[in-house]
Amino acid sequence: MSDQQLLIIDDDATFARVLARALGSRGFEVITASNADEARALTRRHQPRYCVLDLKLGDENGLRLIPELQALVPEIRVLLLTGYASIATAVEAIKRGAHDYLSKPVDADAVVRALLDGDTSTGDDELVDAPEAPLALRRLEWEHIQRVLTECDGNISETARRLGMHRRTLQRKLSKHPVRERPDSDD
Amino acid sequence: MSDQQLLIIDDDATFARVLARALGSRGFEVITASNADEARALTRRHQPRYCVLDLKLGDENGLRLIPELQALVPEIRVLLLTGYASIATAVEAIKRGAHDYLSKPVDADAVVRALLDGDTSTGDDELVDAPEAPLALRRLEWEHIQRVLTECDGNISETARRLGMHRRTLQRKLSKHPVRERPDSDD
DNA sequence: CGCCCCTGTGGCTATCTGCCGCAGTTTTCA
DNA sequence: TGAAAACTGCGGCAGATAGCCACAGGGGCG
Repeated sequence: MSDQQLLIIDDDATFARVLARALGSRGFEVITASNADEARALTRRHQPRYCVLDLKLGDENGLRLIPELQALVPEIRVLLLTGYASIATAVEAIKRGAHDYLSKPVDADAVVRALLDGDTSTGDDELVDAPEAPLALRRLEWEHIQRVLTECDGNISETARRLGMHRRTLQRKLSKHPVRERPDSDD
Repeated sequence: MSDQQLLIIDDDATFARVLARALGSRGFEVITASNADEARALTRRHQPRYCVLDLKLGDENGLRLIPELQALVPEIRVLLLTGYASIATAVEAIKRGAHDYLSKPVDADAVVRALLDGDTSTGDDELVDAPEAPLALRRLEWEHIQRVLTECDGNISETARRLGMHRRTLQRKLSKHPVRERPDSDD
């Protein structure tokens, strides 16, 4: 049923792979691109109906890509996804034709929900078994912390600064958390 | 460029008055409404080209007003303004036809800029770029809450349940102002 | 009408956060 | 290479916050 093609455009290979898996298991036929050119080529070739686009593509700006993709596939639904969200870019994205805008971290169900939201063209019983279960706040916080921590090469002081929280507080959070790592949870 | 009619819709009389003065001195012909009905009436009568709309109008939702205003004055440019800004509501606002979305507090020049800018809203040059810093934890939390809240059509109990937090806690969080995107300069 | 679910509110306690300080270790760089 | 700068771990304290309970009112429904 679900021959719904979905193009993921993200220069973060790890993230793209994880998301691809998660969405694949939810009934999408996923292809991924890691830069704008690749994205254009794949879009031309596969005419995907859905697209998950990272705002920050290397030095390129994902926003520019939105109209291009829509020119290639008029009915494409573009979901912007970014770790550096802001209201200004969200406004821009929607103005340029994005269907929705989410900030990382997200869970795959939220992505699916956003993609299918308002979509009438699918007999979407197949795709939507996505139970509406947003991340609990705690987990969202934890994942975000981990993301930034990694970005800071484990530097706690720097991470705390970027997160706008006290170093001591970060320390305490990190120390009391059950350090379970599951790099490929798609849930 | 001066006989441009501008309608301010805000139930906060003080704010509206201050803004009206500021915009008046900048060459607009300002009229103000403090609720939806008044806004509709004034729009019909004056056919303003510009509109500054508060997201929270008493118990009414400013978002609903956007399409109505546009039906009355097709070329109207609506700027959404809110003290409780979030990406989720920004996305909604733009989807419904708002031209831009700013968060209070805001200075009059920014309002003017937003109103006048963007006859070339898809003009490819003026790209906002992503913040260099990740979302602060508080901000991330706020955005996530807003998104889920939107998904739940404003149902607080339901939202709290989905987020795995106490309803009372959610209520308290919501009653507070969002965290600013830029944790620097003015307040 | 009762039933159910929503909302706003106040109060209590346990926990968390921000902030300070201190000591020891690594990194930077003149 | 030695000092300055930055990071880390930790304890403590006051004030903010969360969880939890209870109560009152609103609104839809059979």
